[in-house]
Amino acid sequence: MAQKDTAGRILDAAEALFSEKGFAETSLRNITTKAGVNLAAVNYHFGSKKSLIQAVFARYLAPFCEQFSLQLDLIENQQPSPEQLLKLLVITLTKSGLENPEKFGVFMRLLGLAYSQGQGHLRKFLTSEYSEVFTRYMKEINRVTPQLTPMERFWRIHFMLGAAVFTMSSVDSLMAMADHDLDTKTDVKDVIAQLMPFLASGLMAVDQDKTDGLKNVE
Amino acid sequence: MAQKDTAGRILDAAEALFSEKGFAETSLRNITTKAGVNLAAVNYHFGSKKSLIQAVFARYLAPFCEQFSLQLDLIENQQPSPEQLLKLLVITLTKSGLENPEKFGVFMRLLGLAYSQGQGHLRKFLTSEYSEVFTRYMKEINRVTPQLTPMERFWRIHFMLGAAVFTMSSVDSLMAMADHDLDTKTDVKDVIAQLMPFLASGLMAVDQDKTDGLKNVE
DNA sequence: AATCGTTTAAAACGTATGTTTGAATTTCAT
DNA sequence: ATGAAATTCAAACATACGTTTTAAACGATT
Repeated sequence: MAQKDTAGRILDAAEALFSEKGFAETSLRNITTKAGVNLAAVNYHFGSKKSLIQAVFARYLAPFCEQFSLQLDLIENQQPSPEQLLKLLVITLTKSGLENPEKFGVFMRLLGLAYSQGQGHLRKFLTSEYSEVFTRYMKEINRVTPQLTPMERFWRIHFMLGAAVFTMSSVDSLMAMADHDLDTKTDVKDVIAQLMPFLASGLMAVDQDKTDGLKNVE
Repeated sequence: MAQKDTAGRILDAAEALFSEKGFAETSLRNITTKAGVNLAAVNYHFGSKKSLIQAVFARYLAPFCEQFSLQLDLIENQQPSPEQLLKLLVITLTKSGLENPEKFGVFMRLLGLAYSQGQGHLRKFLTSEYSEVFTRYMKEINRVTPQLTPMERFWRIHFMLGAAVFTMSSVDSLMAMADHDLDTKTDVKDVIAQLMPFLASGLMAVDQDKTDGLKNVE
C-alpha cells in the first residue's frame, strides 16, 4: 500500500504539490523527488507536464461523474427542492473517492486553480470531457427555479460555484482562522453545513428592485 | 499621456499581463517588452519581481482604502441595511480608480490570483498593509447581523467574498458566455446588480436545521 | 536459462527565467 | 556649460526548468 506503482506515486505527489503551490510553481523535480521516483518517469508515464495535470484531474473526475450521473438518474422523475439538489452534489462528491475531508479540500483547491490559472489546455480538457453531466445538472436546476429569469439563473449558478470553490479551496486555512478567532473546532462537514443554506438562499433570493413595481399597484 | 514614465509603464504592462496569465506565468521579459522598456528597468525601479507584484496591488489598494475609510466614517453612527453595506463597498470600488469596468475586472482577477496562487509574500503584504480597513468593515457587518452566530457570520462573509471574487475574476468570459447563450448584452453593472441580492440573501439566510427545534415546541 | 518488451536510472541538452554588471546616456541643479 | 546623479541599455550571469537520450535493471514468456 505504501508502495504504489510509479505512476500512482507521481499522481499522489503531483496532486498534493499542485494544490499547495499551483501548477506553474510546481516543478517536475519537486514532484519526482516527493514521489521518490526518477525525474524522467513523468515524461515516460504521462508524456508531458500538461498531460500529468490532466491526469490528476481525471483521477478525481472520472469516478465523480460516474457517480453523479447515477444520482441524476434517480431524481429525474422526482421533484427535489433546491436544498436537496445541492445535497445531491455534496453526497456524490463524498461518494467518489472524496470521503476523506482532506482530499476534498485538495480537489476543490485544484478546481479553483483550474479556473484562475486555467491554461487553455486544462479548460478544453475539462469542458470537452465532462460537460455532459454538468449540462444534466443544470437542467435540474432549471426545474427547481422556474421563477428565475434565465439571466438570473445563469449568474446565480456562478455565484454559487464561486462561493463553494473559493471557500473550499482554502478551507484548511479558513478553518484554522475560524478555530483561532472563535475558539471552535470546525470540521469540513460543518463548513458544508454552513454553505448549503447560504447557497440555497442566494439561489432563491427575491430581487427587491424587481418586485418594487408591485408597490405602485397596491 | 501615452508616454508615462518607465515605472508607470511597467506597472500598466505588469497588471495587464498578471491578470491575463498569472504571476508565475508572466516573465519580466514579457512585461518589459510590452511596456517598451529595458529588461533591467524592473529590477532598477522595483528591486525584484516580488516587489513589482506588490506594487501593482498597492496602486489599486492605496486609493481604495483611503476612500473606503472615509465612507466608513460616514455610516459609523447610522443603521445601514445589509444591502446598503454591500453597496457601500461597490460604490467605493468605483470611486477609487476603478470606475472603468475593464479595470474593475482586472483588479478582481488579481485579487483572485492573490488568493489562489497566493505566494506567502503577497498574503503577508496585503494583510499587514490593509487589515485595518477590513476590520472596520467587519465591525459594521456584525452590527447588521446580530441574529447570526459568530461562526455563521464568519463563514458567510467568506462565502460572499468567494462568490464576488470568483465571479468577477472571470467576469469578461462569463459575460461573453451569458450573452452568447441567452442572447443578451450584459454589462459589469448588470452583474453587480445580480450579485448584490444574491449576497444579501445568503448573508441573511435562515438556517432551516437550526430552527427545526421550534417545531417540537409548537 | 535466454529473450523480449517494459520500466527505471543518470546524465546531459536546450531553453527560459530573475538578476547583476558596467558602460552609455540623459537629466538637471549649479 | 559643466559635472554629478539618475536612468537606460546591451550583455552576461547563474540557476532552474521541461524534455531527451542512452544504458542498465527488471519481469514475464518461452
